[in-house]
Amino acid sequence: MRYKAGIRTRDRIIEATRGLIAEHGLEGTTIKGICERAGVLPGSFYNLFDSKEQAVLTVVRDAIDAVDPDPDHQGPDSLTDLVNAYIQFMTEQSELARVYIGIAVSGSRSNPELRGRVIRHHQGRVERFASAIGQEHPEMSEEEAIQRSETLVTALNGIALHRVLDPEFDVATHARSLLEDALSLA
Amino acid sequence: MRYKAGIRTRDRIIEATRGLIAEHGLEGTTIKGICERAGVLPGSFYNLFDSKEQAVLTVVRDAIDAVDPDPDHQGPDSLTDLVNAYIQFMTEQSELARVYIGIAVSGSRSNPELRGRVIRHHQGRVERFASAIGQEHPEMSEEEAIQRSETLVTALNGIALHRVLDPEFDVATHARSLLEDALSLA
DNA sequence: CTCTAATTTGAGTCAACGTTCAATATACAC
DNA sequence: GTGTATATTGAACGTTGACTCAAATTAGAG
Repeated sequence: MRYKAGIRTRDRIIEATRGLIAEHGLEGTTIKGICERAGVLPGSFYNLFDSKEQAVLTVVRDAIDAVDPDPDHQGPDSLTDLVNAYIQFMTEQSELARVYIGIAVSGSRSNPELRGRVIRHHQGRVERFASAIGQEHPEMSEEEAIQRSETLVTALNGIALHRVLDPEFDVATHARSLLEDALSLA
Repeated sequence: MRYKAGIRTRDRIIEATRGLIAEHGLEGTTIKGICERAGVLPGSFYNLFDSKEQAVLTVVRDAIDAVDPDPDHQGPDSLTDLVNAYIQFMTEQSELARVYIGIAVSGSRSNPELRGRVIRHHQGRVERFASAIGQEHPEMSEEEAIQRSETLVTALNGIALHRVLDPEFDVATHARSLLEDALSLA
């Protein structure tokens, strides 16, 4: 059904698409640009993808998946684990992190599909963080845990957002600072 | 030099541009869209603006200016004042807040002028917050105050970012939560 | 080796973008 | 009221975007 050459080309296209979205954002990413970077002509792109959107969605899916570690793991993560995982994501997969933040803002305004995806993913994250908070503060009401989780998750996204502007930004220190503040309450 | 009619038209164009950037982002804002919304034809737009970029920059300038209250005021604001001002900005000027966040991400990637503007503004904000933190914690080193300020400012931007996705998001509660956590340390 | 399906080519389509301009209409200083 | 600077019109331009397709090439199962 698919030759090796096609699979390799597909990989190069995805890679090029990811790089361009990270560098120039969604709207700054063109078929021409993708094809040049991947060493491919438009016809070849459309032999493997139905549309630009399909390639973009593939990259976005990867980015969203990369945010959360160990998705099957139903067991209890500690809040520290979750924050450390996000730090790792931002620093070690900075290309996907840029994609993730870029999509959250620009993508979700034009594309309802993306918007839904981002919002659903955020809700899942908030629940996971809330569950960790609940474990560490059993006396806390579930409602308050969710509230605090929302604050922490959005604040962490703020850090990721700033890193898009300033690649030197010290993500780890600031994320841990937020974590400490969040932990150090009764 | 300029008739009343021209000034009114200019205002309508700026208003239309602001609304479109808030709704559809920078790249989703077209001359055609602006002109339709403002009840104007392209020729009229270009009688008053040299380019689309000029109109956009005007709106962005407004958005950036609106983030910080009372810019001349050299006196000491408390941290609570600063956070409340940002809450007010996000809730009462939500259109400009959307512009501000949208620019920070998508605009600054394509347009170096915008990028510089956003980064400079951010630095100014961090210094202002750091000065407030310093006043409330005289024992704290300046370095640490700046560090904490950076954390708080980016975290607040994270809240603004999430509001772009979910207009119902309770900005005030979460911002105050961050403030409390930031205040409640030695 | 052969035959077919997958891949690649690259010119070409169409729509939308920002922008221009000569013509026409309107405002307002004198 | 007249004259001139300003405002508005709307068709047109060149460019670039996503996407198509028939023809040529290549991969690899039998």
